[in-house]
Amino acid sequence: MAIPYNHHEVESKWQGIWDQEKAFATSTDYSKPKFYALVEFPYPSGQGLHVGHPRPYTALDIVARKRRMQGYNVLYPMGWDAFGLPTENYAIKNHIHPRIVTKNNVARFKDQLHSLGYSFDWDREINTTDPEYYKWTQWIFLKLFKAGLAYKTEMPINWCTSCKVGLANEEVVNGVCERCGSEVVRKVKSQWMLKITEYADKLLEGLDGVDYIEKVKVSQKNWIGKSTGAEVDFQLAGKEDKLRVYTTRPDTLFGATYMVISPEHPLIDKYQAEIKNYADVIAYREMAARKSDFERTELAKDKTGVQIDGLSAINPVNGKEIPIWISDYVLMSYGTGAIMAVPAHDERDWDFAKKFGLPIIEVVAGSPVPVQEQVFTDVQTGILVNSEFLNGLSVADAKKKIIEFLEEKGIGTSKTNFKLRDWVFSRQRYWGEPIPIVKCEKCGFVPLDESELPLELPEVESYMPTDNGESPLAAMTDWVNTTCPCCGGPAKRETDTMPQWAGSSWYFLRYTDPTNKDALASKEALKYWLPVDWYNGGMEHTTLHLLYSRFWHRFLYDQGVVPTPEPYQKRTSHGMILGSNGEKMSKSRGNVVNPDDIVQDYGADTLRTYEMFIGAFDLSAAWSEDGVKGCRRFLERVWKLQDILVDGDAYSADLETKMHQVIKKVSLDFETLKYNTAIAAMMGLINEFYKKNSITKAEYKTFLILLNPVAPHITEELWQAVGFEGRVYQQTWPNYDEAKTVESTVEIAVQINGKVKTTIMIAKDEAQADAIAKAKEALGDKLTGNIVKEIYVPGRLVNIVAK
RNA sequence: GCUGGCAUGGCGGAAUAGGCAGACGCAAGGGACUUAAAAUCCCUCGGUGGCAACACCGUGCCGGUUCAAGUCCGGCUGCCAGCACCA
Repeated sequence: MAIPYNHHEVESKWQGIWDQEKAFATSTDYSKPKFYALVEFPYPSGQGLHVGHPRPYTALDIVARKRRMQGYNVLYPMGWDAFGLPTENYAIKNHIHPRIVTKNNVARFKDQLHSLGYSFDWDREINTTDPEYYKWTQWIFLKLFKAGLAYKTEMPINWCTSCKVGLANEEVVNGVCERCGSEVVRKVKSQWMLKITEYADKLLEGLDGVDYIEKVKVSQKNWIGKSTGAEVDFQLAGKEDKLRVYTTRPDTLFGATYMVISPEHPLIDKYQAEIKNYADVIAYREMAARKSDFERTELAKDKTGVQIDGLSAINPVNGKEIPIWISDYVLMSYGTGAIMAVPAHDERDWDFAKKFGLPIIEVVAGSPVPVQEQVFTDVQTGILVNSEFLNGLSVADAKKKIIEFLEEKGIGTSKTNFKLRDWVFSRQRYWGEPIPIVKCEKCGFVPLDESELPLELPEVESYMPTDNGESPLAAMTDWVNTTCPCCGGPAKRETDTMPQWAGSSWYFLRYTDPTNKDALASKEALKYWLPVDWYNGGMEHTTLHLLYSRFWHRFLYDQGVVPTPEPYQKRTSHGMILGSNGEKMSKSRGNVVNPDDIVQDYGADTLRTYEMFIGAFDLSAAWSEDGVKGCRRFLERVWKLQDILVDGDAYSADLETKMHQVIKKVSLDFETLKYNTAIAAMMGLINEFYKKNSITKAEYKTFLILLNPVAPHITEELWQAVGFEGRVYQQTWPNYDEAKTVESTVEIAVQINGKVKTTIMIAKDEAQADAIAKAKEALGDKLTGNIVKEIYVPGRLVNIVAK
């Protein structure tokens, strides 16, 4: 009898051996086929590892381990995305330097990850807060600046009242701060911006060539929000100026019965003298400005507005004079900040027209309900009416024709717009990468010379952000006052720092060559390793990190720094692990599970197996301690296989088919995120061994190799315990023979009129006539009536249709 | 509202390409072992009826295609995620 399974001993023993043997070191032999597996590096928070972390890490660890056994040179790295607000807030509260906090948290995280037996190459560990790392983050920023893609501008930003920091649009969720949930208000500040909008088209097109799960592609497309339409100029009645609008429905131009400009539109100030109800208009503008984002989005349904008395516009195609309104349903930040309203064929315009009694003119026919009663927005079936030269055309044809017309007359032009906004890149915080720019009275914004990098964070007395919106660095006059790299005169350093997304926008490049002093990575390393073959991460990063890093990568490609236009060939996403009550784990709900406890009580192999068996990888799953026990039970049964081991260099005859089937299933399922069914197949196989009460050495070897990526410690121990040579991680992944995955004799269903009546055993390739004859014989006197049809699907069934 | 996805036992979930629905695991019930419990092992486990052989029903709802539908088509309902006054 085997000694009892002691996971403490087994796991610490093998973790030590792997470290000592450098079992998972990445080779720098670039002649071998490569595989780059990547998981999102964690933010080392004070709470330590969450049970959610091991789900993606184990999934790609499985793929990485399997690929190594298949002969690939695998890069599976890990590092720390360590700049960020929680660390800084903790530092403020406890008066400890963020560097110390980070160091402690990283040490804890690393211990925890180590205890889970991941095959990360720890020699390539990186940390975004290491000056040798952020030197290159700053270097990329300088490249962006020199390329005209980084600029500083006064603009209203999203200001979190609690964090006292500006946020990117992507960080504002339902009008509140993504991180702390506090109210977000608009505040005008001078901010560094990155022109991600210049890359909107490239980021959109790039999606065509990569293998991302559909929902990620869809989310990115929505976020980029490309729309095509036209800009059209409306002459202001009796004035010099024209009012330019953007529309996606230029075909409905004849139906424009009024116009709307956004409350911030400059036209209002310009014509202050002519606007008879100027006071009312200004009052409306101020009311709109006071609305928070929350009010503007959540309470959006009810339309409000004021007609501008004294200004009107001329519809350029029919010469009709139409009124101009001001309303906050038109945004200054999109298009031209002004629209032509076609209430018959736009839902918002329809609501507005109904509320204020404005005329509704049908220009696209085909609505089952009169447009006075219901808006008609269908662009597939509608036919143009009341539109002179467009009458009778489809919407698509009318769009083409009207744009030709507008361009010919010089009153309009086709135009593409994006929802994507430029990226607010400034944070008024200490614990981030300093922006390597100085401001000189004479020369303006001047980049530091590359030789000055890294520009290190100075030591400060206080990390407290200030209420006036200045970074804590602003108080460091010694550091702030410097000389201009350009003219040598007095200059001031930029005191804002970069957002957390900076360091994570290029970290996968650094892993390929993590200690390079001369470049962010060598050309050879980048050429060999890129693109990342498989990147897994959370859905919450789809419009943040994933989009930002694609932007930076594409920029670096255009600069000739990296060899591929896209960073990631394949992107998958894991579901969340919820508490046992099906709710998100949180301290306040009291449903948090600590992975350390599971490793202590059941072992890392059990935790890994459980998290892979819990359900479909991309769906959220509720934690179940009973489920953990079930997986532990499975590993106990694996452990006891050594008691029924018998000699035999081949698979036993009655299990040969099963063995080949399971090798095939596990091999395929590991590649397609179906870890739960791969494990189920191995459970099924082990049940077969126990039914027979024996397992041959050949079967044992194959089984341990198949299970090894999931449960690496126990399989190594069992391999060694029975005296096999070498290590499991050094073995070759087993092959299966397709021909041997099918039994020569199979049980097939025998149906009458599609209902199963009995089953028979026949050869897998039995001839049709013989199969049907055998089926009829098995049915005997159950078969009554006239046979209308006989269907035989080899290996599946016989169906007799009788009346 | 728009976009994408999902809906299967008491529970988590299987089911290639239209071909025996419920693999695998959990929970539950029964039994063996034990002074006893735990652990372990064996059996049962979608519903209804039946001593049983077996019959009928059953994959959110309504309809369709087919010899055959969880799977395909049309129409709903509910849930999840993302976006949301983007003209």
